[in-house]
Amino acid sequence: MRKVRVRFAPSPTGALHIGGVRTALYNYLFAKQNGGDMLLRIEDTDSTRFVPGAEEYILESLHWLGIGIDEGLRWNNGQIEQVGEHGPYRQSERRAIYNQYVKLLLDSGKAYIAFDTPEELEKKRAEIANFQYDAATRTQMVNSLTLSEDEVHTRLERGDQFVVRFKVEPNENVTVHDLIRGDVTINSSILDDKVLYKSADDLPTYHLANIVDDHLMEVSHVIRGEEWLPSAPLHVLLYRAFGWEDTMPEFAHLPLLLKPDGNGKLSKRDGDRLGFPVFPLEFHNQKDGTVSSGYRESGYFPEAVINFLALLGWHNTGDREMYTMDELIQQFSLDRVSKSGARFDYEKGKWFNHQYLQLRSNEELAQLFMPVLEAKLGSDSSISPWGDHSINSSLPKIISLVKDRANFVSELWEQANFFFVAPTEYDEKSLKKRWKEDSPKHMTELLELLESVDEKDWLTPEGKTAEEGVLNQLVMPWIEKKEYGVGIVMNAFRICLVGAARGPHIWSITDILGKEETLRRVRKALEVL
RNA sequence: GGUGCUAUCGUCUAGUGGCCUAGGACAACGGCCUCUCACGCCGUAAACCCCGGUUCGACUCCGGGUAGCACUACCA
Repeated sequence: MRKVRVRFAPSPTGALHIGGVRTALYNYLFAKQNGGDMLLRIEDTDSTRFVPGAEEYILESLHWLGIGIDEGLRWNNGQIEQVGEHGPYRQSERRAIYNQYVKLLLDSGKAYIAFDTPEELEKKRAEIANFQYDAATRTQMVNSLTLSEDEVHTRLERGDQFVVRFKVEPNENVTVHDLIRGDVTINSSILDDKVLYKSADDLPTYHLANIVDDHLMEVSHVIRGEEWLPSAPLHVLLYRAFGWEDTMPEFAHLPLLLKPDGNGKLSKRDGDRLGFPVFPLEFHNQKDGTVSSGYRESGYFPEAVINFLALLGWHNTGDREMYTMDELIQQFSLDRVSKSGARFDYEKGKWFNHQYLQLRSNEELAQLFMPVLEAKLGSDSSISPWGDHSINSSLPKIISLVKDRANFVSELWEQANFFFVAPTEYDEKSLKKRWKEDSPKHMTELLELLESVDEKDWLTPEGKTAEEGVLNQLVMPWIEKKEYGVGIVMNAFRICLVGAARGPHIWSITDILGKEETLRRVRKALEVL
């Protein structure tokens, strides 16, 4: 059994699509589970589609997600580093290698040179329905099969542009064994004579580069998207043409990620249209100037993205849904990958983030929340606007009160803003429902009552519940005695402190605000309302 | 059009011939908890694409339809 070596081989044509992330993840899980290597190779054989910054973006994304690279290109402290013995790992830097193998195919008659220009081919396709450059048509085209040797030489000498095409022998059944789908057989006649090399940029196409690199890099398993399944037989033919069939990698073609609604595969436009990111990180496209949102900037935890993506196309036996990366590495298996495409369900993604947010400690969330707070309150947000105690010390407490209602760190602000900023206006719906005719009277009396509480008795004592605190012990009997109704009084009180009918338990709020600020807010409400 | 792949609740899926009156999760809806909003808990609604065949017995196996998806470039 040879060593497991898999590769993720993205094209630097833009941001790394979330489907690509999943492909990378499955490769990584498979490699790690089998004690193998995960390689990263950049497939930049289309010079016209190259987008500056895309390579850095891809590597940084994988790093953020915790998808480690053993060999090839990887992110290291903001720098790209190259590791491994099989480099270079950028296809544009491997020209000499490909040229050598193109020549091999040419010399053995398994490929030929074609001079047809793109324009001529386009014309041909327009004229003849379903035109395909293959065994049936290549004899009518301009290539080294139809031209004399001298003519070919002349053309090459004078620098005519050409391509090298793979000579596909017709009417042969080719079977690809797929680890997910089983045997897939096609007839070679439906294949066209694929372009393997283009002289215009002295670069191979995907098909040739992919086979040569996977062979040279000793890749044992090719795990890639389903869109490659139709060309897999061609790849098998190429391995045969090179005489590499005995070390040919095993194939596994992953189901596609589909649009949340409608038909077709998930695209960047769906994210824009439906309001969710389709890229791991925010991407500033230097080529067209567009900016695309990312999961990281939207407040996702990498482990949530990983867990969510892992389950989009793979599912263990049983009902479990929460997995750490290490657990995924242990549990993952290709034969439990679904065969059918998975619709992308953004709501489920949010749920995963909610789960992981609950798992984080209050202290850690406080750290993560600080930048949000500073953005809202200004840089001196380490001092609370109303008092003498620092936000830093009460922040974990505040977070513990509101985190179960947040999906993202950024949502903590919506849930907890009233702790930091006294209400200046009061929610109309809440007022209508909860601010009664008698409320001003109730609040005036409550104010008196609370003023009588000694500052040192204000806070709920350590280890006691809010119900056992001095405030509750004082207020509840008072309400009962006056027969005002707990709901009536408490909701009005809540509106004074929060500005709306929402938020955590009222005595938790008074604990954080302290006596002075609590009373100030009640007085303010009495003035305004 | 051609070729290939696929097909269980709205969505992700469990299910590998009897454990299925089809299980879980997201979303939806209802209830409980409760000073509010959430969370949580409990519950409701919701699916085996169709037609044949094999079998004592099919969601599961086979065939044929149908539908969806992918590919069909000097893009990957």
